[in-house]
Amino acid sequence: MPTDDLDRLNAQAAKLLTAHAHRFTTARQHIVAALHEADSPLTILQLLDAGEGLVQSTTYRNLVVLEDAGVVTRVITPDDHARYELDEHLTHHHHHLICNDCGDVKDFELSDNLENKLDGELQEAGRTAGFRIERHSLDLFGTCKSCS
Amino acid sequence: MPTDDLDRLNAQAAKLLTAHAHRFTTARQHIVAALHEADSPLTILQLLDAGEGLVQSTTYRNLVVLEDAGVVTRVITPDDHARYELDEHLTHHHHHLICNDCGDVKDFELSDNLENKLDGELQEAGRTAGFRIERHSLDLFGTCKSCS
DNA sequence: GAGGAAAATCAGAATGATTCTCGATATCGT
DNA sequence: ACGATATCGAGAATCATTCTGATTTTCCTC
Repeated sequence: MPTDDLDRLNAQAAKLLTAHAHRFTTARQHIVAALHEADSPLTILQLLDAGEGLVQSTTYRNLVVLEDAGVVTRVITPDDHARYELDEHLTHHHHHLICNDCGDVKDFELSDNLENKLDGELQEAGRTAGFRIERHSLDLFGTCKSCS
Repeated sequence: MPTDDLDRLNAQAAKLLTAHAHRFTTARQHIVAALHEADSPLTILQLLDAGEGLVQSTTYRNLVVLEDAGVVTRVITPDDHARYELDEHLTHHHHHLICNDCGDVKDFELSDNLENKLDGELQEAGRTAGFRIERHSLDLFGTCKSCS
């Protein structure tokens, strides 16, 4: 996680927020920085701990703004704590490994070849069902090393 | 959704519950019947409406029991209403199309060929990350016909 | 670089899906 | 039929998330 990356992220985030008539305040910068340092999606609590001077109510609101602007993405997991990560447009397409026991989330990627095949069939499935597809999510559930 | 199916489901559900030291009460039968009739995952509210004489607090508790026994599965969606469907062991492996607007969920399947290739890579990804994989979920997000 | 308008912040209150409590009821094995 | 245990129902409690209202910061214009 080199600093260059954070600079690039900040520039992209600022651009996205501006395009949506929002400001890239220091609180929002701290959120982006914390998500960047973490190598996996964070719960609100983890984010509040990791980020500098983050206040709960403001952070909830800022995450809504950041998600709306396309800077962050809410990751859906079975436990009832929302998790957030930087949007794939700012990082790269990936999937999640979710531990059934501790709830922890790790990233992984498919081979380009399989990912392409998958995309083709998914578009087809969407067409058949009358859906306009925006994205897909592929998650693995199991038990992580430390929980087994 | 022929009646034969429901008979088979009831037999399987009874077996699973018994194996877990639970009873297949009429309330639980009504839940299974309602989920069987619906062709997609139901929210608690939809389930209470669809099922015969279902009480909220009892239904929540019964869904936990049924999930523990492997009769039903909780479907994870972005909106904050839990959804449930019959477990894949009692039906068949499938995936979900989720509407970003109305939250509705539809089922679809991949070709066996692709599903097998996918399984292979996913096992591999789990091994690499030190996860023991139990299942995967593949969901499509987009806009359904009635919302576009 | 001062003034004003709009956006953002903070602390605490409100919301709402889900879970828990507890007394009453139904079910199983003997 | 009897006792032990599972289940039920109604309402209270929990807790992540959202909202509120007053205050502060930021940006734009002159």
